[in-house]
Amino acid sequence: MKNMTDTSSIRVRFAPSPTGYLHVGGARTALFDWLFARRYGGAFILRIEDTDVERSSEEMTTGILEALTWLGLNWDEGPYYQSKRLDLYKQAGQRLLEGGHAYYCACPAGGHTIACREQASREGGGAVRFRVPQGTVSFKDDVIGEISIESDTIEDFVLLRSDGHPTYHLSVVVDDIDMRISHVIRGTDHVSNTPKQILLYRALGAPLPAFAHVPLILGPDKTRMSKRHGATSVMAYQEQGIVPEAFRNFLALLGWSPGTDQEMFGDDELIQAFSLQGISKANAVFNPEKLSWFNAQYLAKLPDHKLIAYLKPEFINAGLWRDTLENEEADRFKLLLEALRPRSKTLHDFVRQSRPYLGTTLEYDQAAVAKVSKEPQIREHLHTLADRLQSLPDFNHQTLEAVIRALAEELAVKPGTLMGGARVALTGLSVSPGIFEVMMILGPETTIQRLRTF
RNA sequence: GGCCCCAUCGUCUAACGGUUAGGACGUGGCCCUCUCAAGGCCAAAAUACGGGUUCGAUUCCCGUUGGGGCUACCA
Repeated sequence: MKNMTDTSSIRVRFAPSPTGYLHVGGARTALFDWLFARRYGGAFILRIEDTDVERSSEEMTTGILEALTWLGLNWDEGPYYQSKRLDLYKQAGQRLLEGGHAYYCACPAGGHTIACREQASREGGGAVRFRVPQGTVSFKDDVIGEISIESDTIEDFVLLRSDGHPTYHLSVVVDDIDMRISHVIRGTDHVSNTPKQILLYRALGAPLPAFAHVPLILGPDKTRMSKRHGATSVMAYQEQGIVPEAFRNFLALLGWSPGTDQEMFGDDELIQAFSLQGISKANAVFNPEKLSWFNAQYLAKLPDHKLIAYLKPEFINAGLWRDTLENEEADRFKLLLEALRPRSKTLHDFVRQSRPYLGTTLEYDQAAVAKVSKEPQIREHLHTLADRLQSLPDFNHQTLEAVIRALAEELAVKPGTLMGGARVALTGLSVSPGIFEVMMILGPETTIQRLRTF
């Protein structure tokens, strides 16, 4: 076994196949790879496994890169493309052939029998198969523990297809050796593949890396995540208004635990806390409600400039953006954001709730108007309120509250009645942030004007 | 079917032979309160089952059941 105490030799890779978009399971694996590399000062390498020309596409590769970037998982090397390294695999296949570890097989696809080994040749056509040796293959997985299997349960698998393209097992092993990968961290769907690959390492005379297989992420119905579960693509979460910080924090805690009760993790904290020992052996069910909670937590705490950066495209999309929001109107815009933070679970919630404050015209919810109109003199009262505000020298929370409470007492109505009326007059709705916040967001001019015209 | 792996509240998980089995999401209640949220407090909620080993099992071993993965000239 190689000595892994020298952390400068830590090299991990994320090796997606561009036959689909980056799904949550892949993202979580990538996150663990990245975390492990960062934790030990190693290298995080990105490799695109596009040896299946039929099913791979460039758009998918682009999408995967985009998703990793969105998640903030920056790579140190790559992306390497297996489709550009075909010679390497052929050479390895040739070496295996020459060493007697492999043979040509002309059986029709799917029709291979062990008898084929007998006529095995080092030349000729067809696919190249690995000659699986007798014996027990065992290895220590860093998360699962000791695993062993009899090699006679493994078929002589294909190394090189008839067309000369390598299959997965050959290309991973060749690349992991060539790229000096020290730790293979990947999904548990690969544990059954590991013995085959170990046999290949041996046949190629290369030292073994450490293996760590992380459990799968299941959909809410406890079956494997798939399109049926709706949003399984990482980018679908961006579209839903999820912020990458939240998604990453949520993902980190799916199948991994720091061993403490801490749940909110900043980047550096997460890197420091991460270890293979904390990875669970059992599959985890994806819990959308918890993701939503994480998102709300982050939306509440994100620094203004980051929040605004995420929000800007959304506002532009909704036709609510104007550059003054970052300049002349910056103060009241930030006031609006503060008011909306605890009321938003997604980025869309900000936009949806911003209309009454950023829109030029106000739409009244008729039910809200009707409810407030039960107080017969509410309009007169609100007009009086407008007059009082007109002469208010200082427009802040304290002075506004003082004016409203004093007026309510004077008019012999409950303060809530006045506030409720003002809410509808100012926002058109029966729900909003605190009424004084609303007034400050709107500013004296708009506040007074809307009260008067109600 | 064969082989491999897994199993604590509904969900994510803590416990690494001795705890009233802890935390979080969600759920219910209360508080706060100008509405809605957020926030605070409280509550209900789990060791799959059966055998061992042990003074003592969530924890170690075996079996059962359940779940997942692999079994392609996919990755």
